Amino acid sequence: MHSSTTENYLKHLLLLQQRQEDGAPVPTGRLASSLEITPGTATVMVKGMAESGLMDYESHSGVRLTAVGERLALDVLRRHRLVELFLVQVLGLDWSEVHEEAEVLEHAVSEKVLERIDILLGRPGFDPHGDPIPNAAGELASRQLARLDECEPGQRVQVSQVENQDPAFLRFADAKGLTPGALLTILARDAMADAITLSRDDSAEPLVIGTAAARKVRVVHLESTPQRKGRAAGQAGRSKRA
Amino acid sequence: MHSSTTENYLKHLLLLQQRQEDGAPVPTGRLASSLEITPGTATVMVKGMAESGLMDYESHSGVRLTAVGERLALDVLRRHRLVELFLVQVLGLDWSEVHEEAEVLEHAVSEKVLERIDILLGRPGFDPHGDPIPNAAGELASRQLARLDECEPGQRVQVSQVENQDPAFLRFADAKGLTPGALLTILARDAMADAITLSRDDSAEPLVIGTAAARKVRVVHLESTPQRKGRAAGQAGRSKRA
DNA sequence: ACGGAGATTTTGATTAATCAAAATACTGAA
DNA sequence: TTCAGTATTTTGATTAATCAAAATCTCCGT
Repeated sequence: MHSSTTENYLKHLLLLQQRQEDGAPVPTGRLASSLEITPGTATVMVKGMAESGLMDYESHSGVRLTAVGERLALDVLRRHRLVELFLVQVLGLDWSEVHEEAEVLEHAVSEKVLERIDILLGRPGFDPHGDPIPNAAGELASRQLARLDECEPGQRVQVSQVENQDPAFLRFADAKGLTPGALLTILARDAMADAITLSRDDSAEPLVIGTAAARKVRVVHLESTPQRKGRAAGQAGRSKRA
Repeated sequence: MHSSTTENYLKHLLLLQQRQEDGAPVPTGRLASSLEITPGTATVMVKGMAESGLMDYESHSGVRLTAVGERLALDVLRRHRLVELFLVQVLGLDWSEVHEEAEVLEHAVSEKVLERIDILLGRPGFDPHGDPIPNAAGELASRQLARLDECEPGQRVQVSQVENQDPAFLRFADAKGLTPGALLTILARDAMADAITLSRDDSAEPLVIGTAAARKVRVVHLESTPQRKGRAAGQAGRSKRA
């Protein structure tokens, strides 16, 4: 029905819209660079998809998903994120490599297969990076997340999301224990050094990371009493490969 | 590297070659109808793939895989059949529906993911329909199989393969218990009625099926002593959906 | 209000895969 | 051997997706 090309346009536009937060239309140029194609191509394709009712497009102003387009985009996103979690949980791939795999598989898994995966995983709410997985109706859970680089010394937080598909960064985060579910205490923040110091509940070693890296880590605030507890509700666990 | 189109050409040609048995080249028209495309398209594509060293092509005579092409075709076949088995064993899909799914997924699963699936399934030798799965080196197990329609009354056989991707037929076979692993005794063969009568070890009901249907079922002969035993060695079991 | 700078759109070409239909080549029967 | 019938190949067109580069628009700063 829809080519993987159009699915990619829909998915990228959805992600860009979510990032923007304000309901402003996305310039075709942004979409083009997100898809790594030339601006002219994006314009042409967008006009076609607007014709088909998937997007609203206003020349020189930008593009926005219609209700229909957004629904389809959420389907693609659901496929992508469920597949990512499946690859980690069931096939034991490393979370740093599943994004690439899912980029391809998201266009190949049928509704039927996806439903089986969804059941097998227990209808999870979040993918291995902590991104919310749209349910079959296209709804996604939303959470109040803070950026790790903005946390104050003394605060206790739990890692909820790591925003970055770069495998090298994900391997780094994994090595440092900065994966969804990890419990941290902020020890210090040094604006001059552009760094933040924190300790992991399950490690004696304090950890120092730069602000730029910390910015990619999203957390939820906990009551400051350090107490051992299970994973946050709804949080899809990250199981390290066997 | 290779488009799913070229992968399909390779796979279909391999299957046609295997069916032919003699090493004769496959006419482009046969390939075309197997791929459900027009003959002209097949000719054009085949010439291109011959250019790339994947096939040997002689005008008006036919086409044959080169060693390189055959290796690639075996890879595709391996992906297809491993995925089929995975869908049945792990995700619990019905064997009548996995062929269609695998037609798409075979072009999307990476070597890495495939290796995980292979390990998870225990490096199986046969797919849910009893077709052999090439191993990572491209080798496939071969067996001496007889056609059920040619078995003699009194013989005891075990179903090894059901040759037909038609979902309706597969559902029929499943309903009648004619799935790989099933143990049967041939009761009678009636040329006039064009039918064969047999009994399943695990069922009291004798079963009568037409020759055309029986032809699609491949079996191995057993010592005629009816004895309870496990699945044949190397035979991938068919687990019904939960 | 004007003029650039930078973004956006348009245009013309390209590639892969396909079809339809015309042209051509085999093959077997008389 | 010849020719008719069938299979194959060739040719010209089409569609989806893309790029490069030329044309055009917008908007900001003076």
